[in-house]
Amino acid sequence: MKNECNDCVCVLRSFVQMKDCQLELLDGSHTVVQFKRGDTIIRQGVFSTNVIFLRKGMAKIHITGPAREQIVKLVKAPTYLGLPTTFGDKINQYSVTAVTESDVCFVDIGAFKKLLAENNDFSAYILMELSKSELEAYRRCANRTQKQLRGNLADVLLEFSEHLFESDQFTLPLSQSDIGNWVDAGRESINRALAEFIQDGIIQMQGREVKITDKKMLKMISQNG
Amino acid sequence: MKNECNDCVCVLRSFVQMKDCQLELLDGSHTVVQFKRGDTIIRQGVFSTNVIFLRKGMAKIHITGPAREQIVKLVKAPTYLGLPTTFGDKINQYSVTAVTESDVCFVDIGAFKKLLAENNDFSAYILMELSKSELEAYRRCANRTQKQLRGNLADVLLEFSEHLFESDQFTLPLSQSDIGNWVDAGRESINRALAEFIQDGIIQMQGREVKITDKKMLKMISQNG
DNA sequence: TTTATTTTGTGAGATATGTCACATCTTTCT
DNA sequence: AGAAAGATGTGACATATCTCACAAAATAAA
Repeated sequence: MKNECNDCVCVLRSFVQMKDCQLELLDGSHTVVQFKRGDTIIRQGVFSTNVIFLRKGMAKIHITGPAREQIVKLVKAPTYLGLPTTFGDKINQYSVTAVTESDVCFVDIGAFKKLLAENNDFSAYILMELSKSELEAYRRCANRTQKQLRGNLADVLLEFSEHLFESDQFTLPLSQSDIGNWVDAGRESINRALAEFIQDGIIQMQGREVKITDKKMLKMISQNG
Repeated sequence: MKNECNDCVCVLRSFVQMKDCQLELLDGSHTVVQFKRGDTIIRQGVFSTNVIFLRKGMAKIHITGPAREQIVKLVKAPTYLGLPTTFGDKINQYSVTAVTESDVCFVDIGAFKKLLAENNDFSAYILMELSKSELEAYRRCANRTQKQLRGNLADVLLEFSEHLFESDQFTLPLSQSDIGNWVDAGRESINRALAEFIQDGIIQMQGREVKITDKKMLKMISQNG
């Protein structure tokens, strides 16, 4: 019988050598579930008993702020979801929602912790992941708060193009009001700014299909706008 | 000869049992340095070779943003400084500056990593610390960006009073323009808002000496303002 | 002590963005 | 298919905050 975890991105991604018994442990304590666009993968405020790995798809991480829902970041597979919740707090401190069809692997937290304790390379890897995302969070926040609308919107478009879809042409997986919740702006302002970008020949849009036609300018705006 | 690390807060704080040999390893690879108010403890962009622990005092963590220096948070001893840099990146991704006289312990990164590998409880503790601060970063950012000036300023005052100094009376360790860099506001706006708080009988001030006289109202403003 | 430098206090005007209002257009559900 | 819900476009106006400008205090340096 073949061990499913053997070739799984969750495991491969860490570049860590796993013993057979460790792989078996994983294999015996995980479940894979499919989510549709808009489905909640992790719900803020709910007790968490699993480590969660996004195997396929894209998801938004969002948190309930004092006035409205705040999108913290968008992530794409393969990646862990809710890693900090696993160690920092039993209760989920944020929500994760699928923005495309996604495959998600739920790993029992006990098995995961056992693995961490046994395999030092693996725990070093997790340590590094956590560290990186904390540093990223600091940087992201500083950027968001210091730039104004056009700059932030440019960042979002570049994020889609360079990291998430790795293409100059893509379909926006978020509504304009979601983008607003991401960059701290009203839905109307996003709409107007997008219209400006189109007017200025920086992007083309039909529906949610976006094509970046002047990336240089977009990067300029990201820096100075 | 007494082992200095034996009673050190760095070690005690983790509530983790250390073996004698581990304590000796630590003892042989650390240096304690005093910093004065305003001194740079960690400088962004510089190569990092130490894990750093704040033993006494208070420090601000700040990062160079696109337009200006952004204060991420204030921390007080005992706490680690630059933990995410240690694992996530060799280059410091942010600066840390003492805001009061501080004692800082520099631990060799190699020794620290060895300790992590040997002592699972310790590495679990560090994992938890990292997780907590990431979650905190998300929350902080959502709060900052969604509240307006008065709400954010109220938060800052409450942070001083409830977490940093644990008293309703304290001396501001930051200038008004620093506070501005913390909550994303201009120095003048901070000044005006403080004047309002005084006018409204919420706080009293003489120089940088602050006394909170109406904490209830301050919390109200923090929530709704 | 005297001289710089940094902080604080305050006014007036400019502006980016929020808010409300309403008309499409799309997608989803029954 | 038809109805209901949600997403987008666009105008007019309000407003919180920034920016510039300049003076007084306080702190640090010489």
